[in-house]
Amino acid sequence: MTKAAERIDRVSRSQVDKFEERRKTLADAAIQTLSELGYARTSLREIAQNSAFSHGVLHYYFRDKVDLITYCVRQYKAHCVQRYDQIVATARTGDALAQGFAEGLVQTLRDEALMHRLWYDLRSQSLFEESFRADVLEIDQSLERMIWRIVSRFAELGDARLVVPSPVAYAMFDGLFQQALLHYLSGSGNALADLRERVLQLLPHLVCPSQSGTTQPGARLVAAHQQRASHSA
Amino acid sequence: MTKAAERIDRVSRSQVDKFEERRKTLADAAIQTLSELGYARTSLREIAQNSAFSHGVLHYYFRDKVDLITYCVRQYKAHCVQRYDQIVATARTGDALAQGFAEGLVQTLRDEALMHRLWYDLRSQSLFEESFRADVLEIDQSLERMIWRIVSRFAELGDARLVVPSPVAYAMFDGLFQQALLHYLSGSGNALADLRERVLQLLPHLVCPSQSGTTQPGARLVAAHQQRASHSA
DNA sequence: AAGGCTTCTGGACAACTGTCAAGACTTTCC
DNA sequence: GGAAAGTCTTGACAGTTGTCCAGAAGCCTT
Repeated sequence: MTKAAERIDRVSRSQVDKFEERRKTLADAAIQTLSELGYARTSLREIAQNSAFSHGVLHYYFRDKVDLITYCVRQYKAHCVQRYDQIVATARTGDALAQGFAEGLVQTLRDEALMHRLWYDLRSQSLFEESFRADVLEIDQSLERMIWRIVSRFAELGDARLVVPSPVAYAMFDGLFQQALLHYLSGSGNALADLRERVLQLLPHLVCPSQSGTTQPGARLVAAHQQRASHSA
Repeated sequence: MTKAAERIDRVSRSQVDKFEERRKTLADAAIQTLSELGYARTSLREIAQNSAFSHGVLHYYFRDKVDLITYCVRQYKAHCVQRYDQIVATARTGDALAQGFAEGLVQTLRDEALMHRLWYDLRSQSLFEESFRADVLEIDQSLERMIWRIVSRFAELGDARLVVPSPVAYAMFDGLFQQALLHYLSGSGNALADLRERVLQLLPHLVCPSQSGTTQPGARLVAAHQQRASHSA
C-alpha cells in the first residue's frame, strides 16, 4: 500500500499529475453521489457506479473511505468560496452590493441546493467523525472570511461601522441560508423570495452610521457590550 | 403485523399505557445511541444493546427503523422546548431576560451538547430522507416560536419594537448555537464564553426603541414585516 | 517484441445491516 | 388452573458494506 506516497518520489511529474487528476475525477463522482444520497447512504460501490470505473479502483487512489471523503470535503471547498468575491469587487454602492449578495445567495440556493445540503450533512458528520473536523473547520473559516469581506465592504460603501463581529455575521447568514435550504427542499415556493427579503432586511442592521454625532440606538449597546465583563455572571 | 394498531381497540387502557411506556423506554435508548454515534452509524442492534432488551423487540414496538427514528425525533421535541419558557416567565427586566437566555443557551451547550448534535444530524438527514421532514419541520417551528416568545418579551420589557421577523430571529440564534456547538465539540475552550457574549450582544440589535418620533433606519422594513408576522402567527 | 510498470477489473471475504418468524416466557382473564 | 394474549429471545435470511487481492489490461521504455 501507500502506493500514492511511493509514486511521488519515483515517477515523472506528468504521471503524478495524471494520478492527481484521476483522484479529482473520482472525488467528483463521490461528491455527486454524496449530494444525491447523503453521507449515511453513500457506499463506495455507488460512487464507483457514478464514475467510469469499478469499485475496486477507489482503493487504488484512496487509502480508505475516510480518506476519500476527506478529499471530497477539501475539493468542495475550492468550488464553494469563489462565487461572491466578484460581487464584492464590482459593486459600487451599498445597495448594489446588498442586491448582489442577496441575489447570489438566492441563485446558490436555487442552482446548488444539493451541493449545500451535502455541506450541511458533512458538517454535521464532523460533529461525530473526528477525521473530518479539521477540514470542516477550515472550510467554515473560509466561508466566514467570505461573509466578512462582504459585510465589511458594505459598511465601507455606506460609510458606516459594523456592529457585529465576524463570527456573528457568518452565523447569522449561515442560519438564514440553512433555514432557506430546508424550506426550499421541502417544497416551499416562498423559500427563494423569503431568503432574498430577509438578507436585504438583515444587512442594514449590521451597521450603524459612523459620521453622525448623535448616538444611534445600537451604538450604546455596542459600547455596553464592550465592557461585558460586568454583565456576565 | 400492525399489532400496535390492533391493540388499541381491544385491550385495557393500562395495557396501552404500558405499551406506550415501553416505546418511550426504547426510544430513549435509541436517542442515547444516536446522540453518541450519529445517524449514519446507529444500528438497531446497537440501540438494543443500550437497552435492557434484545434486538428483536424493536420490531415488536416499531414497524421499522424509520418508524423508530421518527418516534425519537418526536420525543426529542418534548424534551427540547421546555427549558426556556420559565426564563421568559420569571424575568422582570430586559437585562435579566437577556442574561437568563444567554445563560440558558450556554448551559444547554455545556450539558446537552450530544443531544443537540443529534438534532443537527437529524435535521440534516431530513434534507435527504423525506420521512423525517415533516417532524423536523414541526420541531423547527416550535423552536422558532420559543425564540419568538423570548425576543418578544425582551422587546416588551424594554418598551421597544422588534426589527426582525420571527424566522430571522430564529435563524440567527440557531446559527450562533450551531457555530458554538461545532467549536465546543472541537475542543475550543472559548466556545461557551463566546456564545454568551455573542447572544448578549446580538439581542439588543433585534429591537429599536418605539417611543422615538424619528423614523429609525429599517423602520419601514419592520412595518412591512409586521403584517406578515401577524398573518403567519 | 518483450518486459516492467501502472492502472483497472471482478470476485471473494468477513462483518454488519434491517427484517422476520418460530418459539419460549410472562401476564391476564375466565 | 388453564387458555389466551401479550411480551421477549434467539436464530436465521438476504442484502449490503468496506476491504483486499490475484490477475487481466493498458502503457511505456528498451
